[in-house]
This record gives sequence, C-alpha cells and structure tokens, in this order.
Amino acid sequence: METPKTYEPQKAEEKWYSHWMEKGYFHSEPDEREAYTVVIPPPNVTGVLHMGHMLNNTIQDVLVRRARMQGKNACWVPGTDHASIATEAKVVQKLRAEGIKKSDLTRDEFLAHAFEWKDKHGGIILEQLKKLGASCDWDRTSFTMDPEYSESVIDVFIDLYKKGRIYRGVRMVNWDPEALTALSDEEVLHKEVNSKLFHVRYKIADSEDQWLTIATTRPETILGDSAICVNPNDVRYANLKGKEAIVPICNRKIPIIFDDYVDMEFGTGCLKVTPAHDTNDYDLGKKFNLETIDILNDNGTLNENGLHYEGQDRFDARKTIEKELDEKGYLIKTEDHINKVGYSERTNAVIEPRLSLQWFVDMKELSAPARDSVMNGDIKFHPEKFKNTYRHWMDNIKDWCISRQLWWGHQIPAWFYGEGNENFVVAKTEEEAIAMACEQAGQSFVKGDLRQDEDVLDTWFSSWVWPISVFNGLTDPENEEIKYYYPTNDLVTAPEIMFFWVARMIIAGHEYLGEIPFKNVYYTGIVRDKLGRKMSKSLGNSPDPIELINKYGADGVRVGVLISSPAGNDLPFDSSQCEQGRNFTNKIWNAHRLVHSWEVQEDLPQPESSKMAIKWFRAKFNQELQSINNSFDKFKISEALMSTYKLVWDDFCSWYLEMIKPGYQHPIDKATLDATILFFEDLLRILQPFTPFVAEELWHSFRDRADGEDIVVAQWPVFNIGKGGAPSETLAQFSAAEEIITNIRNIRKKNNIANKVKVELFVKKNKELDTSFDAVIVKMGNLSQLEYTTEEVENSNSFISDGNEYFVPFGDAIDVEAEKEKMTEELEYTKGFLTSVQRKLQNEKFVGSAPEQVVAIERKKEADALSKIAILEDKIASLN
RNA sequence: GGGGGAUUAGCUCAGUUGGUUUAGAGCACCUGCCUUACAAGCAGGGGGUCACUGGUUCGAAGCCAGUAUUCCCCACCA
Repeated sequence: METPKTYEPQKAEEKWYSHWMEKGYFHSEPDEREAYTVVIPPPNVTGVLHMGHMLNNTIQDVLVRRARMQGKNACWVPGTDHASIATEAKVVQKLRAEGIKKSDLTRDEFLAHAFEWKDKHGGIILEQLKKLGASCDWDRTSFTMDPEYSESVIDVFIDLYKKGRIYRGVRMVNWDPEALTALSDEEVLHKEVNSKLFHVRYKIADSEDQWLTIATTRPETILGDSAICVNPNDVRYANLKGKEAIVPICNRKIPIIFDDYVDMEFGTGCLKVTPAHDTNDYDLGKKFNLETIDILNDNGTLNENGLHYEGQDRFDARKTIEKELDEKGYLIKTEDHINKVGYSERTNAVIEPRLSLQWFVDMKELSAPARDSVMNGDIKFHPEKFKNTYRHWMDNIKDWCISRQLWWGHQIPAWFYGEGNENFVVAKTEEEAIAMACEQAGQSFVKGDLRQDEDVLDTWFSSWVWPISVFNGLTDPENEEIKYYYPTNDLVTAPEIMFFWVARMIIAGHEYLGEIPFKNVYYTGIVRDKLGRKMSKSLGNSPDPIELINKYGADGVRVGVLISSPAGNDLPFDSSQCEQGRNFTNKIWNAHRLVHSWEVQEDLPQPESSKMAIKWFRAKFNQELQSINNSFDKFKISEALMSTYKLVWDDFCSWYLEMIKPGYQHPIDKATLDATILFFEDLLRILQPFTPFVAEELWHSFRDRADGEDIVVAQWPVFNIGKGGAPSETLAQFSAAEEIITNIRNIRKKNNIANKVKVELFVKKNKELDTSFDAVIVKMGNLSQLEYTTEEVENSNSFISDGNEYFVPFGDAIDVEAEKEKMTEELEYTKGFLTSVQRKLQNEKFVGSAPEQVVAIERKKEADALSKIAILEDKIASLN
C-alpha cells in the first residue's frame, strides 16, 4: 500500500491516545524512582477549553512527557475547581431561563440543581485536554468539592480559627450587588470611566444665606452624608469651624469637620462624608465618631434611608436626584470627569463599598515564610521578573476576606446559637458544635438549635491547598503519596493569579507541611489575537481549540502555540502558527517516507560521502541535544522547540538526508541505512514531548516493537558523541564544506545552470585546507569533478572561501563586468572590515589591556582580510 | 500617585559575567525551480545607526544617568 504524501493526524491521535491509556503510561504510583509531580491549575468545572488553557496545558505536557522519558516517575494530577461565584452564576442563570428563581429554592434544592449541572457540564474540559494529548494521570482526577477535599478545606478553616488567624469583623468590603456577595480585593477590577463631577451646595446651618459647595461623583449618596470635611489648612473654610451644614433634600444637620485627608486642590476642597458608602469616608467616620447611614439594599437599590427614592436602582436614583437637586437650586454645575470605578471580575457589576460582617484571614504573619521562600530562591519564578511583583504584594499584604454570600461552595463551619449572630462556635460537625456550644454558653442545646453560617468560603480558600489535598495531605498527613509526591516540581500558570493562587499555595504549604509546594513556577502570557487584543468570548476572537486540532492535528497545534511564547511573554496567536506546526509534522512524515522507500543492498560499500555525513550528523545531534537540554533546564520551552525544529528540518532533512540519499531507484548500503534509522529514532525521542502522536506513529514504523516499547516511555537521548573524533572539528570542517556548496549553488542560480547538470570545480590552494568533506561537496554540488590546481582557471565563475580560490568553469564567456563588480564590492567590504580591525590593533591600550586571546583573534582577522584583499586585487587586475 | 518590566529585521523573539568578522533565528517578503520524500516543498536572496541623548571603557545591543514610547502590578483621591 502506498504511504500517503501527507501526514493524517486523526487516525494516529485516536489510536495512540487510547493505546497509552490502555497501557496505563500516565498512571503513577509511588516507587523507588525520583518523583516528578505537576498539579494542573484546575479549570472551572463548567469551563470549556480556550486558547489560554491550550497554551498552559501544552507546556505542562511537554515538561511531564520529557520528565517521563528521563526515567522519572512522572505524575500530572488533573482536576477541576468548583469556582463558586462563576458556577453559581451559571446555575442561577440556567434556572432563571426555566422560570425558577433562586430565592424560591431552599439551599439543598439549589445545591441539587448545581450538582446536576456539574455532572452534566463538569469535566467537558478534561475530555478536551485528552484531544490535545495531555498525559495526565486521569485516575487521580480531583475536584475541589470532593468529600475528602472538602473535609480538608473545613479542617484548615477550623485550624486557622483555633490559631487565631481567622476572625469575624465588620469591614468595608467590595459588594457585588448582582451576585449579592462580598468579593476579595483581588476580584475587583478597576477601570477608568468617564463620569460626571457634580457640584452641589449645602446651606450652612443657622445662617441667612451662607453656602458651601462640595464635589461628588455620586450624588445619590448625599442622603447618607454624615459630615462635610475640609482641610484644616484651607483658609477658605477656616470660618466654618464649629458650624454645621444642612444636607439638601433630607434637610439633616451634619457637622463640618477638619482633616488633612482632604485634598485642597480637588474639586471645591469640600468633601462630603458618607461613611456607609466609601472606604475613606468610613475611616473618617470612625475617627470623628460619625453616624453611619446606609442608604442601599444589598441589590443596589435604595432603602428607606433613601426617602422617596426608596426602591430605585442606584444608577436611576443618581439621575433623578440630579434633577431634583437642579430644580431646587442645589446643583451649581456638573463637569466631565474621569475616575476609576471597581467592577466585579465575575459579574461585571459596579462594586459597592459596603459595610458588612465577614470572615477574614489575618495574613501578616502567615505570609512571612512564603515571601522568603521566593525571595531566597527556594522557589524559582520563570521569568524571574515576577519576583518583584510578588515581593511588593507580600510586603503590603492585607487581610483576606474569605466569606461569600453564596450557596455553591464549602459552607463555613461556624454555628450560631441564641439570638442574633453574636454567639457562635466553630466545629466540623453539628454534634461537635452542640457540645461546644453547651459548654461555651452553659446551657443545653439539641440538634436543630444551632444555625450554621449561611456563607461559603472563597473558592481560593479551597484551591490554596490543591497541591496538598490532591494527595490527601491534610486528612491523612502520614500517607505515602503526600510524602512521595510533595513538594511538587513545576507549576505552570498565569501571572494574573499570582496573588489569588500561587502566593496562597505557598503560604498554605508552609503552614501545613512546613515546606514549599513546588520548586518552579512558570508564568505563561496572555493569548492575544493578531491585533493584540486579549482573546475573549465577548470579542469572539478566540478560535475554538478543538476545531484547530481537527484542522491542523494536535501536534500541529501544540507546535503552533509553543513556537513563539517565551515564559512570561504574551502569545500573539494566529492560526498560521498552527499551519507552521502542521507543516512541520508533515515534514517529519515525509522524511520517514523517504527513508522507507530505500532498498538495502547488503554488499554495497558505504560511500565516503555517507560516512562523512554520519560523522557530521552525530556531532551535530549531540551539540543540539546539549543546547535543547540547556533550554529545558532554563524553562525556555519555545527555544527548545525551535532548536528541535531546526535540527529536524534543516540539519537532518535538508542536509543529512540529501547527503546520503541514493540516486533514484538505487539501493542504499546497510551501514548508512542503519545509522540513519538510529538518528531518526533519536530525533523522534526529542520530538515526543512536542509532537507525541506523530512521534509514536513513526517510532513503530522502523521496527517491530515489543509490548511496552512505546516512545512515550522510551529514554530521552543521552549526550554521547561516540566514535569519530572531536565533534567541534567535524562541525567546523562541515561548515567550511557547506559554504563551498552554497557558493556553487549560487553560481548555478546566477548562470541558470540546471541542478541536474554536473559542473566542475577547481580549487586553487593558497593555504592548507581540509579535504575530508570533499566527497560531500562533490555530491551536494553535483560535481563531475573536484580538482586541485595551482593556476587560475580562465572563463570561470569564482569565489573565495577561507583564503582559497574556487573556480567553476563555464563554457560560454562569462560576464566580465558583472564578475568585476561583484569582486569590487567584496573588496570594498573587506577593506572596511580590515580598517576596523586595524584601528583596534593600532590602539596600544587595546593591545595592552584586552585578553591575549581577544588580541590573537583580531590578529587572525587582520591576516585573513589582508590575504583576501590580495587575492581579490589580483583577480580584478587579471580581468582587465 | 507608587513600583516593576520592556524597546534589537515587516512580525515574534535569541543574544550567557562587556571582546569569534561590520548583530542571529523562525515566520513573512523577493527570485528561480512541479529536481520521483515533502509545492504543507526545494534552492538562492534582500532586509537592522540594537528607541534617543550623554557618560564609563582600549572596546557597549549589553554597564550608568537622563529622555521618549509602551506594557504590567499596586493604591481610597471625592
């Protein structure tokens, strides 16, 4: 059967992925080998694969597959995150579409719907990862709400509470009026928006007609004002000391206070203070003991303090109150103003600073070891620049608001008793809670008397123990797995979640295992489209990864996303990169087609050119292997890929295979074919992490493999120069030959000499030269002969290489003028070059202070240039 | 407002502690080829004052200072 001309990925991908699964190659159990562990950044359970996942998981897979080949016990733990806000929002939306309101359901009913949703949509993303070739240990798939995982999250809460690290307090929090929950600072995105600055005048109490004017962006909060504040140094307002102002519309009297928090330059220099609706105002309120008047309901509508605006949405109220202020003569003017407004990362609702009772983690002391372990290099960041960002955050760390007013998640294990929410105990179960409450309150409670806190924990409060809890390191701390797999090796994630997740995992690692959770953190960039825009669903500029895989093959897409994405840099993605990847897999495929087309003839002697080609490629392969290993060690994955790409395409296909290729329908000798297959197999090994499917497919094409002899578990090549002399010498000799061949090809092209027409080459030896690759030059240059002479050859195209002159005679008269021009150009260049070299050498300070070796190099450059100039001048003269 | 990066070919990036030709790669581009592995290919080629201005040095893409442009992070400016 004829081998197809192009590689067809679909069949190979299905065949080999299921084969790998059947053989259990991705499954890991602790053993005597060195462990190599990666935990996946768990995607949202209801998520679908996007290009960001694609990049992130391809990198992880490359690392894991290479480690597996290096003989390590590779374990890549997959799983999903319950993603409380995002998932709950989706479930609420789905129910709403069915006409069910969340408020009509009990908590248990809602959770039943949520789990149903999770069972239906959860894990789609994991199936998609298999299409990519991800070599995860699927038997270990975890979910942050698995029973044992949940238990560990609750244990951590209880433990931190007992240690006094968790407290409950009234704070200004970021309130999401759409999701009806508090958010952590990290979940709020600040955007610049065009808004208006309203200048509103307040009458001074007990005055005839004395007014002061404040500037505000939120006139609706006037109803919650409890003071006017001015800077004590502001002479304009010095006369207001001890006075009061009257709030428009509600006509309340409020004090005028003085604090240097107020910027005299901004607006009118008068600040209205609304402690319930602004963080700074809240602080001022505490300082001056002001009344706190909350005018908003939790859904962003005004409450009874909003008087006749009660029930209106805050943004509607802003417009209507503007009208009323204007009609009543309070509004002096409005001006355009740009300010920053916080938006919910999840719902995109405008965040409302709101006072509420929440749970917090005291981060100061907890985070100290985590700061140090990154700064001292125990944990390495790639690229290193992110250390700065990390340090800055850790130095200014604030307490972490961990309660969320949601149902989907881990319910806070606090149990209230008695009236109100003042008295509570923290316990794992209701039984324990009852016992504790009885003791604490000195009265007896029975089942049902206690009310568990309604709130759930922030999602990140569960994911910060991910590297521990996937191995049950908290619920069963002495188990064999946690001891074997932890600390994990490499974490691959996005810089956006450095604080949400990376920093907190490090904190939890120190707190609970006394150890770092991973040794390296590789930060990927953002995937952008051609125009530099972030890929997003709303812009519709993100290609569907699965469609890309169908079109270009998984290997092609893997190469496409890796080819230009150094750590920490954004990836400007275009599907043409996948095309490049696909072309690459096709190139490999066709190389295999060529090798398989050759018939062996046992008694055929090995040509000299093949012998030299093998010697060269062995040296080349080892040189590149070193450089690839080096790139991997530095986490320069795209560099490792590029070296591999060039080694395969340029060195192996374009040079090596052409050098050993027998004539059409001619047989090949056995020694050459055997060596070639070994080379091919070595190339497949280094390709395996990048293009696992085509590598496996071809791995089996060269010989019958015993059960278990698959490339996924083959050995990574070891640096081994073998026989054949010093590699650097061979490489240098080859590049000299390469230069000569390129020159010959150039002459062919300029003179329109067809490739199949043989030409002669004469060499005028001006100095010693190595002839070991002459057979290769003859073959690659398609020469009828290569001869050494002492004379110039008339009527030739000529070139100079390493001080020796080369002539390719050409029957018809050559274009003398063109030759002359070419040589004159070269002469000018060489002279310029010589001048720059001589300038250095004539400088006594250079000769005196530069290292000897550097000076010697310059001297050689000078000598070479001089001899070349002599030759060129000679040639030009002879042409005249 | 504070902090951290970045700036090298049309695009994306390398360039190890300053010294191997007058700076490299991939893609793109130009020219010529359907040469029986591959046109998803082959061969050849063009293209850069290393953002700018000074400084240090025998020597600077690299070190220092300033300027410009740009990205990111943090922060409560109404």
